[in-house]
Amino acid sequence: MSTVAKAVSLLEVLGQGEPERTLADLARSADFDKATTRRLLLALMDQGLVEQDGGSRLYRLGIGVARLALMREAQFPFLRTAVPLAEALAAKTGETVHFSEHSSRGLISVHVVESSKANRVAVPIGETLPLHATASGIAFMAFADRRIMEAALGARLASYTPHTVTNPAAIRDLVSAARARGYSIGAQGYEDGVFSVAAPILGSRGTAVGALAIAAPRARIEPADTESLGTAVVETAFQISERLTGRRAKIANE
Amino acid sequence: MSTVAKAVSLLEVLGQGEPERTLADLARSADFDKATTRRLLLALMDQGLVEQDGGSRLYRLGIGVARLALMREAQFPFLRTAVPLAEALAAKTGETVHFSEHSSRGLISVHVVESSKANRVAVPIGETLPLHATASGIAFMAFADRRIMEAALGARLASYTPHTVTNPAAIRDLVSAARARGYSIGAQGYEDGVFSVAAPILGSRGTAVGALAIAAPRARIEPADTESLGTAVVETAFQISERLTGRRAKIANE
DNA sequence: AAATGTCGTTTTAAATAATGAAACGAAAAC
DNA sequence: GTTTTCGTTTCATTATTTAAAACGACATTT
Repeated sequence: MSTVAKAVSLLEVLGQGEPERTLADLARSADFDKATTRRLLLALMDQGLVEQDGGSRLYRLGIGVARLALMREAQFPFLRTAVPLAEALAAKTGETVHFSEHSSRGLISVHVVESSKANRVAVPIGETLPLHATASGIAFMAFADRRIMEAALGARLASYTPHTVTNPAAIRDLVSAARARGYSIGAQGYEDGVFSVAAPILGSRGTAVGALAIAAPRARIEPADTESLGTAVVETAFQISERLTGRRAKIANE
Repeated sequence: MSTVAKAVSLLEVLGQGEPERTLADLARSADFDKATTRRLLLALMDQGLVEQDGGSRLYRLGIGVARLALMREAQFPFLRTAVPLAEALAAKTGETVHFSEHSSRGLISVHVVESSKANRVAVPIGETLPLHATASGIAFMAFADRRIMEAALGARLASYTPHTVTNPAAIRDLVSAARARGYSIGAQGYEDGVFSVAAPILGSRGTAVGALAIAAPRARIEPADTESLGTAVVETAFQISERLTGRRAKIANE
């Protein structure tokens, strides 16, 4: 494990759980030696990515991480672009809307707009979404570089609910259908009782960089709703893609 | 230079300049060997802090930095708390409002609400504000741990405009006056033609963790305005402090 | 067409940084 | 009053990091 990987792991540990943690606690959580953890924390503090409360000696994520995120947003305005459009979609449909971005860690959910209804679907941010078991994942694979799907289907496919599809051939069918339709349909493959539709967010080369999804409690959705929700999610996802790339979204032909 | 420091420097380099950069370009900017730069980038990519455009091989900051920032905001809602209040202050006064947070890198400006007027003061985010030459810095020192002021005055004090005060004794007077008054007054010490007032944002131990400032073109400000702007900035800064700590803001007596 | 420059990438021995066990006093818990 | 846990420092061992060199693949220039 490289030193860089260790340092970032430590940041992730800091980001989880309690807002402020002790050195010994962090060392235990990250499974590093106490001295190593301390050295990493000092280095990260020096860079402003970690802060320490002067009196209590507790550590927390520093303003530096916000600074990096602000710099990224200035260069690649993913959140600034997508959030207002996602909010509009949530208002229009009345359901929870969330979007994700693909990275080497997989498809990461980066923002959620929760439905105002009492019975709503909660989606944690920062979570890695399994490509084969979520509407977002299927929509993403349908419009991403083909190698991503091949890699995903080559690995062991975990089952999350009794409804999860784990047969590679069946997943290929779902992906093909999503590509033909423009959006994917997720029926309780990841969480029981959750129905969702998702559409790809396209990057400048016409391949998917993420996905936009609407998630609703199964009980509230009539079969007839699927198409209207699907159309709505595709429309908003295209708007996000257009604003992101500065030009008309165009699907790459694989 | 530790490996962690190098990796973070690379992130900072990535955050500056063009949104997407080549390996050779980054190696030059960061002044690392090409092979070293590549290894660091690969490690950072693995952690999602850096992304690479599949086709063009260009690098950019990854979604991981946004993820860390979201985790920090969930634990320590600095931006979520301060932004709406800063916006209200900007609306009320009609001038640019910005706030900063202190870290080991100094006082970093983290958000700016620009005045709607044509003639307005622009403040870049992510910038390190010199403690001795800005209203924010003076207000911060007046209510921070005394050692911070001593450290700042011990270093060489740069001059940014003909009006910059660089005499340590004179700066001590400014700080004392700010502490007595509750807010500091900056008169073109950092940028020519810019007048500003600032008040501290207090943390849970009653010492300053940052500063809130109003910045306006010199020409627009009458001497009589100073007090009303000062009172307004103090009021909003106290509100931010209260919401941040969850209790009534209380100034630590040094 | 040939030559030159730049790109990303891989390899290597040498240099350097990271590691973790041990020990410390201080503080906290028992 | 005792024991545990805390943060911190030290240091020989170990592992990683480093940077020069060489590579083929492109682009650009001659």
